Parts: sequence; structure tokens; C-alpha cells
Amino acid sequence: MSDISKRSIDRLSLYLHYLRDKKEQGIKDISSVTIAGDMNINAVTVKKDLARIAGQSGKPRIGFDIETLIHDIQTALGYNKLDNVVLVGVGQLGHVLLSYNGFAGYGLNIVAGFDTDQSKVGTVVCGKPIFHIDRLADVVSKYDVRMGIITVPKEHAQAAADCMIAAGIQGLWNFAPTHINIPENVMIKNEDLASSLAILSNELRKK
Amino acid sequence: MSDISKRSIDRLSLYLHYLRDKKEQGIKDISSVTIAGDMNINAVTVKKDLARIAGQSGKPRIGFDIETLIHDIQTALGYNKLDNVVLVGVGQLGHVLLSYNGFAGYGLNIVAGFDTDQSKVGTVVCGKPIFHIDRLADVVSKYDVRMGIITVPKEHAQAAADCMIAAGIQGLWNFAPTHINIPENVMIKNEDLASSLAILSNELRKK
DNA sequence: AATATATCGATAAAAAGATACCGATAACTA
DNA sequence: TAGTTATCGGTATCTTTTTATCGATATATT
Repeated sequence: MSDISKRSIDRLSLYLHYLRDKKEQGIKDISSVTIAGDMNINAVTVKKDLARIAGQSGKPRIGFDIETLIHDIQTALGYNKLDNVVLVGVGQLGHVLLSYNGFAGYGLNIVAGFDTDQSKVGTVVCGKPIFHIDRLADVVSKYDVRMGIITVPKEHAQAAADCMIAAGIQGLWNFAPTHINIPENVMIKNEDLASSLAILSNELRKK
Repeated sequence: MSDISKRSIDRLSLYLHYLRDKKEQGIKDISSVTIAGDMNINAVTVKKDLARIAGQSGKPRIGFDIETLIHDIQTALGYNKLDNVVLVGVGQLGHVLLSYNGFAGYGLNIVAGFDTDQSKVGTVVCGKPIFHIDRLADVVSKYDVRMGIITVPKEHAQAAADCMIAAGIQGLWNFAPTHINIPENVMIKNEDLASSLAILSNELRKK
């Protein structure tokens, strides 16, 4: 159940957006071929992706029940359970993420922000308290936090990561544009806007 | 030269961060095996990635000259030429991207922001003028813009994309969490934070 | 009720990507 | 100067992912 490829996860996420749109339009059922056509993805790929995660099996001449399918994808992507996470680095980007109310829809609950700047400590951003980094371990154990978001300047990214790992965090979501060393048992996902951009730019140049 | 795989581009971007760190530490040369070891990537993969884009060939027992390698990666990723882009949707996230000075280092120059909100039109964010969306086509043709960033609320994402495509933009970088329909000849890169998160969360669950 | 058709899901083939192996080469060492 | 060693780069293999093909099935149509 857990061995979904990264590309498949990426696509599932796209299907989800697409299906929610369709549902809002009042459409009840949809076929994999229709999805594939609208999204410019090979139909068999779509079928494979859906077959792996769908509880229902699609009906010939009808397709899949959209509502059930949305639920299945959400479950597969982990959006239906709630994970507590913390955020370290309450700068501009940190603010944006703290303020983004949509995360709950993705099974993510930011319990608190952390910083070393005393002028930020004690404030509240969008209902989330900002603590000094010293209190990280407390919060992590209290709220059973497994994931942490890094939005500090790149000079402090390694130190922030070390703090979080010491506090018991197992998964890092890194927005700082730098390489971070982590032990084997910790996962990291680098959110590198520049590389996304490079991919787009590269595709564009091919034309 | 242009047919670098997406995964390779992703990795090249990581190498770049890593190599810049090493350069700052005063290190002159580095071997692919060292890079691979530090980054937990297979050594052959690193060699292949570098071989494809490096102008120099690495020297036995020394490795690659870091400075040259950095330059080669930047060239391969398109960071050494400057592309003009526009941004549509001057909300919170739009502000962050407009304010981010690091883009220049990635060959990206945001020439202007666009919005429909009259209270925003005419203002300047971080040196970049905000225009009404009606003026998009003018700016695109004047500055030879090929790429556009979408940071509008998801309800308006399709309309924004249509505007940009009509204005002649060929590549879209979409931050709105929704599916966008585009013609065949236009490229789109969906920047889906939720799916990144799902990938991390999924890896975490495997353990 | 019988037939036609759209769709699914499974199996097979093809393509892409990652990994292993090995000879060649240039720097280090004695 | 000669031998040793670390590293590169190319070829071959293996794995993963995508795409193609085909029979089965449920729905719609006549």
C-alpha cells in the first residue's frame, strides 16, 4: 500500500484537483480515459494509478464514482488523517505557510512556529503561537510531531535541521536553498523552487 | 544537450547547492564519489549526471574543479542566461515571490506583477511595478516574456492562464492548487506543495 | 431479450533510468 | 623513474516506469 512511486503520487495529486472540480460541476462518474484525455496523460498510466489506490473497481461504460474516488485518493495520500507539524523560521515565507489555511485539507496541522528572534517569540501568527527554538523538544514530544518545516535563511538551515532531529523529528520539509546533512533514519524533501523552474525552462527550450 | 531527465535536473540542482557550500569552505576540487557519499546518491548516477553536462572531464585522483563544475551546472540549468517572466496574482504568495531577490541567481527576472484589484494596480512591490491584467500582452511582447507565474486564488487560475496564453506566454508555473487546461503547445509546471508533502509523508509511513 | 459498445483490468512489450563492472589514465609514493 | 592507487568514462545489466494490446463485463440500444 505504501509503495506508490513519487511520480504516481504527483499525478494522484493532480487527479484530485481535477476530480474536485468535476464534482463541483455536478458530475457523478468519470472514466479513466476521460481523465487521461483532459490531463494529457496516457490512459493506461491513469488506470494503473487508480487501480493501485481505489477501493472500488470502475464499472464498464460508467467509470468511477467521483466522490468515492476522491476519498480513496485522499486516503492514499494521507490527507484523511491529521499530522501535527512544526515550522522553524518565522520569516516572510514562514508567515505565508503559517497563514495558509488550506493545509488542514491535506492532513497537516501546524501546531506552532519557532524562531530565535526575541521580537517574534510570544507573538501569534494566524492563531499559531511562536516559541523560542529552545522549546522545540517540548512541543514535539507533547504533540507527537513527526514532521518539520524549515523556512530559515540558508545559513541557519543546517542548525535548524539538527535541532529538529535532536528533538525527535523524522521528516524534514526544507525550503532553504541549500544542502542539509541528515542521518540515515531521517527523511528530507527539498522544496527547491529553482529546480522546478529549471525543469520548466528546460522543457521550453526543447521546443 | 537539452534532453536532461527531470530527475537529473532535480539532482543537478542539489549538487549545485552542495558545491557552492564546498566552494565557500575553500575546497577547490571534488570527486563524484565524494559528492555521492555526502548526498546519499549512487556514485554512478552522480557520474552520469555530471558527465552529461560538464565541459571539463574529471581528472583521476583529483576529480572536478568545483568552480568550473558550478558554472557548467548553472549553464545546463539555464541560470547563466536571463529570462524575463511575469507574475499574475499579487496576493500574499505573489508578494513573497516578487520580493525574493534570489531569482536573479537562477536566471529569472520578474519584470512586473499583474492583478485586477485596483487598489494594487499602480503600486510597486520590491521595485517591480504592478499593472492591471489588461496590460499583460503589452508587457509580454515588449520584454519578450516566455514564462509566467500564476499565484491567483484557484477560482481564477484558469482565467489567468488563458490571459497569459493569449498574450503569448509559452510556459506556466502554477502555484494555484487546481487543474488548468492548456493547449498542446504550452508547458505547465504545477507547483503543488501538497503533493510534495504527500511524498514526504508517504516515505515516513514506510518506516 | 439480444446485440453493440464503452470501459475495465490483466498481461506483455517497450522505454527510461539506475546500478554494476572494467579498462584507461593521471597523480601520488617510494 | 617505476609502481601503486584513486578516479574517470564507457559498455553492459538490471530495475522501474510507461505504454500497448486484448479478453471480460456491465450498460445502453434496438
